[in-house]
Amino acid sequence: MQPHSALPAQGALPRNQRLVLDALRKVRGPRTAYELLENLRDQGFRAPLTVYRALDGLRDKGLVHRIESIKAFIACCEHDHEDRPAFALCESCGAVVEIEDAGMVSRLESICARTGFKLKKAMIEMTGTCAPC
Amino acid sequence: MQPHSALPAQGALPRNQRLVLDALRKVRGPRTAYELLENLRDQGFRAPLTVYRALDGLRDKGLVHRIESIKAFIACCEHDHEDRPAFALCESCGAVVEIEDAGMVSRLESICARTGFKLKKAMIEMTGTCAPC
DNA sequence: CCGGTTATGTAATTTTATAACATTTCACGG
DNA sequence: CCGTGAAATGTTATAAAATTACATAACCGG
Repeated sequence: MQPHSALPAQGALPRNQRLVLDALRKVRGPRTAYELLENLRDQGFRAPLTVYRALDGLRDKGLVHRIESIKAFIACCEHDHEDRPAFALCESCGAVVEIEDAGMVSRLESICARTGFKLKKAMIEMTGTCAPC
Repeated sequence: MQPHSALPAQGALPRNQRLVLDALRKVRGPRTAYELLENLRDQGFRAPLTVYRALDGLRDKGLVHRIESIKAFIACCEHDHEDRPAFALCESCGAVVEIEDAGMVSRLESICARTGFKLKKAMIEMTGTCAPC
C-alpha cells in the first residue's frame, strides 16, 4: 500500500471506488453504506458488499473516513492529518466539519509517549451544535 | 444505606442496570451487547433489548461507555472526565485503557471556542499497540 | 500469452440495534 | 395502606450495519 499524499493520484482508482468517492464528494456530507448503495443503483450497484469494499479501499487510501458516532462515511477534506482526523458533528442540522488541529495531534502523541502506547490511528468526534444552528 | 459505596453516591440502580454493570466490572474489559446477553442468561436475560436498555441507562448516568471502534461497552473508570473520555485500544491484546487528560479536554474546548461549536460530548479513541505488547 | 494479484458479482448470513406493544415494579402523595 | 403515574421490564418482531463464502472478471508485469 502506498502512503497518503495530500493530492493522491486519483485517476488510478478502480471503478467502484471512483463511483463511491464521487458520490460522497457530490453530497458533501456523511452517508451510510446503504444510502450510498441506493444512490448507486443506477451505476449497477446491487449489493452492500460492493459499497463496503469500495469504502474499504478508499479508507485505506485516506480518501474517505468513517464517522463512528453516526455509522456513516464521508469524503476526506484532503488535507494532511496523519490518520488523525477530527470531526465536529452538529446534532441539529447534521452538518459534519472535518477539523485539523496540530495541537490536538501533538497532545495525543504526548499522551502516548507518556504511557508507552504506540499510536497507529486516532478518532476524534465531537457532538454538539454548530455556530449557525 | 450502602456502607461501602464508592465516590459517587449513586442512588440504587434498577435491577437490570445493576446486573449489567456488575458483569462489565467483573470482566474489566469491553463486551458487546450480545456477549453481555449470553453472560446474563442465568440471571434471566432473554432478549438483546434488555441489555441495550440497561446499557442506555448506565450510559446516561456516565457509568458505562460505548467504544465505537469495536462496537462494545465498558464500565467507566469512575473518574471525572466531563463526558470526554478517551480510550487507547490495543490491537494486539484487545486491552482498552481509559485515559484522562485535562490538556486534551482544554484543547477540544479551545477548538470549539474558535469555531463557535457548542460541544456536548466528545469521543476520542486511539488504536495501536499497548506498552506490554 | 501466462500467471498472479486485485477487483467485482452474487447470495446468504451474521452482528448490531431498534420498534411496537403489553405488563410489572416502584416512588410517593393522599 | 392505597391509588396513581412514571419508570422499568418482558416479548416478539424487524430494521440496519457489516461480513463470509465462493465464483468470475479485469489488470498488469514478465
